[in-house]
Amino acid sequence: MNKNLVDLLSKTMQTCFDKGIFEKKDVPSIEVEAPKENSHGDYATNIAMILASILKMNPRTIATRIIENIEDGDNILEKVEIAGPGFINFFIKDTIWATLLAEVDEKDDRYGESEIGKGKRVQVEFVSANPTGPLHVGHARGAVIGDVVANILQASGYSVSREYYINDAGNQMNNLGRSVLYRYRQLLGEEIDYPDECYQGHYINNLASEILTKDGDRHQSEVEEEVISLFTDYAAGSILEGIKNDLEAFGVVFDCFFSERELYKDDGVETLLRELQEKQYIYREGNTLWFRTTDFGDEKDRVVVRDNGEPTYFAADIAYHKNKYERGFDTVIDVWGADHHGYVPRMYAGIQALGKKKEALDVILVQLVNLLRGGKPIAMSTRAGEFVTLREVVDEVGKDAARYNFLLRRSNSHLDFDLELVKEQSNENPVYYVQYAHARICSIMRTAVERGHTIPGYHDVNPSLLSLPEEFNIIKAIDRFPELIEGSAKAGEPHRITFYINDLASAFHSYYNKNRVISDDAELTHARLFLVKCIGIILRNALHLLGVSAPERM
RNA sequence: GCGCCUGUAGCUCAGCUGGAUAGAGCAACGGACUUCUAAUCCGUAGGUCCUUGGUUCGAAUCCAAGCAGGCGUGCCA
Repeated sequence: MNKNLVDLLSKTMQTCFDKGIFEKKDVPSIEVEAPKENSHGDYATNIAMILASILKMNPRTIATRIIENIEDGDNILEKVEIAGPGFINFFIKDTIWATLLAEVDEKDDRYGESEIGKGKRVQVEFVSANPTGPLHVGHARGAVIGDVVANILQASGYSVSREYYINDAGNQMNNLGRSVLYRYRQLLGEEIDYPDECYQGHYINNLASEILTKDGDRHQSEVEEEVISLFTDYAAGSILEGIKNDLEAFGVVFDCFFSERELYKDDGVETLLRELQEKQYIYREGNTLWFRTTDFGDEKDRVVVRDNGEPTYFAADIAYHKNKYERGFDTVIDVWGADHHGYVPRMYAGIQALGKKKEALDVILVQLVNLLRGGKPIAMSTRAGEFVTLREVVDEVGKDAARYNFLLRRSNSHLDFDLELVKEQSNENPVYYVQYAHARICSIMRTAVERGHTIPGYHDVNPSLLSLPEEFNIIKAIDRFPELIEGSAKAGEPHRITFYINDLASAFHSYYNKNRVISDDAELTHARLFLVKCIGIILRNALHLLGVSAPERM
């Protein structure tokens, strides 16, 4: 409906220009929104006030001219009013509302999808945790946000690829292998002073004993420098396997795992450095190579090759992003922990040096999670190996509750995640509120069928029987769903969906308590069954986008 | 020191990119189950949108300064 009105208004503006009522000027994009106040109509636009300064006319005069020239061909408008400083308020005919549901019925599980992406290729890179230990809760929020952003983009007509970048080339990997090796030797009875900088978690011991079972004691006598890579490879592979399993249990599946090592194997970093040098973004100080990121607004230049000749992580990361674009992605989205925010300007510098526009990269920063139990913070230390793993959380609270609760806030804001609350199956837990609405709708459908009704489609009902104000409001909300998904896709903000379905579920619960869906009046029953069915479709589609199940019974 | 983020009801947070009288959940109080699922609903109460200026028809939203909290500020990843 919103779009219809925008179209109507742009045609009207055209008419006004053609007739010479307004001097021809560039018109800013017309926006129509639903006012909070019912007396302000069903929809309103501020276009007259925007045009006031451009056309140098009184906004109320502009509004009057616009209204005079509206051609309501489809006959949807009850009345149009000018209010306040120059708002144009639209009142839609009551009979129009129910007709909007035809589209929901027709598109069914595809309702909410759009083509705004026009098939553009987008890559969403997220999680990308080092394979030096299992995923913990801190990774979980980024995992869900990345996954859902990808879902939303896919529904909006983008061609989406989900990618996990494996940092398996750095110093830390060597450290991992060493850690396992020392534990292995300890298991064989050697006295070893286990270094502080080695990984402390118990999973290291497990990996060590796995190797012991597999290979016996034959690595004990081998030279550390020679055998360490074997331990590294085994540990990284095994940990990565675990990470994949944990993610899958969390409902997150990647299209691609990209290894940093591959980048070096293909000389990706070398090639990149040459390119930057040719483009004169590099200067040398002794053995150190600096990238002049300040050319692109970074606050200081950054080292890409260290004094010892080794490229920095940053260099590899630019090469990695170059590789992404070479694989044909138009836009690349990076989901990072907010503690990496200082990294953002230099990454933008990196891609701009490659000749990409800033718009080709979008960084979504995810704030850290405050893990609580019963209101008390849970202390975590990755170094000391004391942390709550993603797997533990999913096992304890369930996939649905875990995911939903991570989507309850804007990514940018801090999130308290209280295991007791998230686990609780009560009104404190929003996920069940929404799921319950869906289950309830399914229950109504079952009862209706038991009583001999068939579940109606749009053409089986008399739309004019949906005439209550709360029914209009529900339809209005349903009608807004596709726009909501579009907005959510453009902004990369999945939380909008959780807020929306919470409102819709609330409207439904309220409606349910006030009105009977199934009654003696067969025609009315069918109309309401149809409305309720449409609500169910929205809830199901939305939950699906969030990767949360829509149960038929609870 | 510098940079980024945050500051909205007692608590946790929305606020659709500048719109009309700022919203929701929780907590508090009072009500509704012989009816299609009470994991629900209805009602009451709750505000210096951190402060001060600026931009304009109009600011929680934009700009500047300040205050408070978080994070960052490696030739670590």
